[in-house]
Amino acid sequence: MRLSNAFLKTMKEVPKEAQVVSHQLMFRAGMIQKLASGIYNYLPMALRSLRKIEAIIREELEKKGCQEVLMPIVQPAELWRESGRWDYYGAELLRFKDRKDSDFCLGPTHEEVITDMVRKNLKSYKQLPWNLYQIQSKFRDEIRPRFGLMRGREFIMKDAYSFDESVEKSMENYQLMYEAYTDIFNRCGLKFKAVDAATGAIGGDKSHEFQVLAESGEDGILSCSHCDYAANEEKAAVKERQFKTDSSIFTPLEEVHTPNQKSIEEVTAFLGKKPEELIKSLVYMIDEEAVLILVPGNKEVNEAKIQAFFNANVVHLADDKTVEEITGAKTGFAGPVGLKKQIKIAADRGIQEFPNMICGANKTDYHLTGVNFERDYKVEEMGDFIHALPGEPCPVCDEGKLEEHRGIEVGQVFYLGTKYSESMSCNFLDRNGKQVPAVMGCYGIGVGRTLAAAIEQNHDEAGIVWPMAIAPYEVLVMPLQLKDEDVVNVGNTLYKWFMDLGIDVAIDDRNERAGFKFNDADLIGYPLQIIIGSKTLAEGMVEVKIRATGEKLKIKVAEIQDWVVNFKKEALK
RNA sequence: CGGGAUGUGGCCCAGUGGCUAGGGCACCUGGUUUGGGACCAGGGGAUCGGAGGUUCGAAUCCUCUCAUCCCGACCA
Repeated sequence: MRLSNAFLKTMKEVPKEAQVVSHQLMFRAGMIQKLASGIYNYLPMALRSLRKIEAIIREELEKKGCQEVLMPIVQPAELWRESGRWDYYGAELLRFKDRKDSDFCLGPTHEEVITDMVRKNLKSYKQLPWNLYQIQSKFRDEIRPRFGLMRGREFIMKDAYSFDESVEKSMENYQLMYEAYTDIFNRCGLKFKAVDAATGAIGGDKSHEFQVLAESGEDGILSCSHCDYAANEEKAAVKERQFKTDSSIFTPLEEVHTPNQKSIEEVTAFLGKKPEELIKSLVYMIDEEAVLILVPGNKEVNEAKIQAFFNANVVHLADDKTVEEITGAKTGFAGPVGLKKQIKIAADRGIQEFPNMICGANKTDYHLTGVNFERDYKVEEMGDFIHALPGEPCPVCDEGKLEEHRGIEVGQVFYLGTKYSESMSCNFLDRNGKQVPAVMGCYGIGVGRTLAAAIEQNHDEAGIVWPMAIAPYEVLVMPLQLKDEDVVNVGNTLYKWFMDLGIDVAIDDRNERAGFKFNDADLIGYPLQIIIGSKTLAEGMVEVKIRATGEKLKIKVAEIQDWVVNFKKEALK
């Protein structure tokens, strides 16, 4: 590509709406342009990098036996009604009608379509395993798109879906994809961590996220300082402990007047107690069922854990009216003792730590003191319902503590089980001639987000520092003095040589001053700059600048091809 | 959806009731320059987000609306 004719405009200043470095640099380097909030045009430089990431993905997935398909973005509502998600996917699913008034949506993900596609073709276990993938645009009407390609509404995603005859076989597929993802992100030159993850609206019960470590990451990750445990903050487990109960120190249950003292802070201040001596009691709607959730007063409820524990589709706090109906008191005075309407009670294990706790009395303006587990109330479910925090002991080993990192989620693998195959009757005949649902997994990679994450991780003050594998161009040939015929000729010759060698090469043949070209080259981040100047050329040499290190070398013109080919080979190892 | 903020050439910004709306970057022409974002001269490009209102007069004041960004809630 000749820069003199490139569809490319670089910029010194950034629009103020670009807040993170990857967005700023992609904008300045002329890679993307915003069309609407969270919706971007990909210009040639960006597309070249995206295509390289896609090529790596295709290679690694084909190695694992995956097969590429392409499904439509526009999807009929009836499939979503069949899976049940039409009703609870929420506003993120962009819905619309066609001219015949039929409901459609833009695909935010493709479990429904793929399951439908597969069930029309799947008859026998002999056909399995299948792992089908596509690379395609998704649309999710995010409440708050942000950070350029990091969280767009329309974005390019690789999604894959596996179909197996058994849970064991599905786990094998899961493992293959885990390996493929590791290879893919390594090849893209990223530093990342695979962490335990929650499954959210996709469903299923086993999942790992691939998190690129970066300060600007939206996700919190907790990892052990000692062992290799790592999990998304919302999934990270709290270590199980043994609690001893000494009923001899139990004090009697007492009602105390706490007028207008609703929050944990208010009640602890009013009674002169510590937050951990309170039981935080919250009424949650878990799908259609109201459940009282108890956690220690100094901890935060973790809705993701509740959703997973109850295998629920939707979890949210009950509204004030429901709370009043159940407790018989205004909100802020709920507790496990003496509920007006008996509902299921589920408690975090941590509430057993202290005796003589305080909780709402289910009576407006009153709390109870001397509340003791088992003696005064029982719970149906006991589990881990709170957020783990940095500094807490590792849930797996006995040595380590949890440390916090920020991460950008570039990929996620899920074990789905039969959630979709059952609701959508994606069945086959097994070895015993019995009709059974396929066991599924699904696997996503945010392609654009991977690009953004690569920039977040690889840049300096001057601009992008591309890993060789995903650089839009590997080499930029820079003839500096366009009035010097030798310089121009050598520039054109090298440009042709590199193209013939299969190197991705561009030539800066613009009539600009040297400084301008250098700054532009550093901004765009070509891994290698081949600088051709009159003086060095007179010695039969050209200069090579290695973007990653800033190193400059003089190399004989006759040796430059071998040198570059070799450098590229080393960089891609 | 709650809180905060912003909309003035492609980008960054100035202009808070009064002449034809300014500057920098970018763009075009000519000249000088030419190894780390050059300089001089000339030039093109804006219905000041939109609609309505107040006023002799509105980018500026008022009302509504649209869009965008940040924090939160939410979300692969």
